Amino acid sequence: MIDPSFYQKSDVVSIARALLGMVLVTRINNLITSGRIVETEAYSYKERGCHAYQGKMTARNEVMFGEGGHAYVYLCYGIHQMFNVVTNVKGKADAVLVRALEPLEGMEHMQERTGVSGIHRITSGPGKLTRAMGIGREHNGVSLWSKSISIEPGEKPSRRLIVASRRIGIDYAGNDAKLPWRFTLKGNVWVSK
DNA sequence: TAGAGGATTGAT
DNA sequence: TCAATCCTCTAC
Repeated sequence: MIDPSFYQKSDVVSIARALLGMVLVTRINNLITSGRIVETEAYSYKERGCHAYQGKMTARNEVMFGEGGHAYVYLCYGIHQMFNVVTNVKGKADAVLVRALEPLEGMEHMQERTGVSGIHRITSGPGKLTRAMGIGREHNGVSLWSKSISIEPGEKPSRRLIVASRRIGIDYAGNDAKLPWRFTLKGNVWVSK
């Protein structure tokens, strides 16, 4: 497992970058699935793209205010569940959205859950990877070293393979939407389009 | 308590 | 480009 102190640092952007290459594992309904993280986005309570902007706590984002190393799962557009890694210390609501995975184990379970046969399309997007991995809002607040969901060390990508770009779908955030806080692996076919 | 809108996706 | 779909948040 990853040491909890990894998640509890204050620089959420560095954590978003460091999560690339690590492995997300779920053990749900006795089915094991895992995938290498290839795309992330950082969110900080200091900027407008974040649900906890200016430290505003609501029923939905409450777990973001807990200590780093827990899962923040919420429903978007009434249809899709999004999986985030809570970072920083208690009271500082930062999080990293996991946007795409490269499947490692349990590909057959992912296909069963999603009905998607196109292999490169199963986990290439935040709403799709949660469905493939069996993650739902019932996992909101669980720790990332629990039985059902965990993050394990992986093959660390070389620094020159990491590409920074603008985050997706947060035009309402004004200038903060321009922050280069989305990280992908260069040329990786599993990244969302 | 009503109304608007969203850290997306897939089809047109 | 557009609808699906429902929870969350804000304003009244």
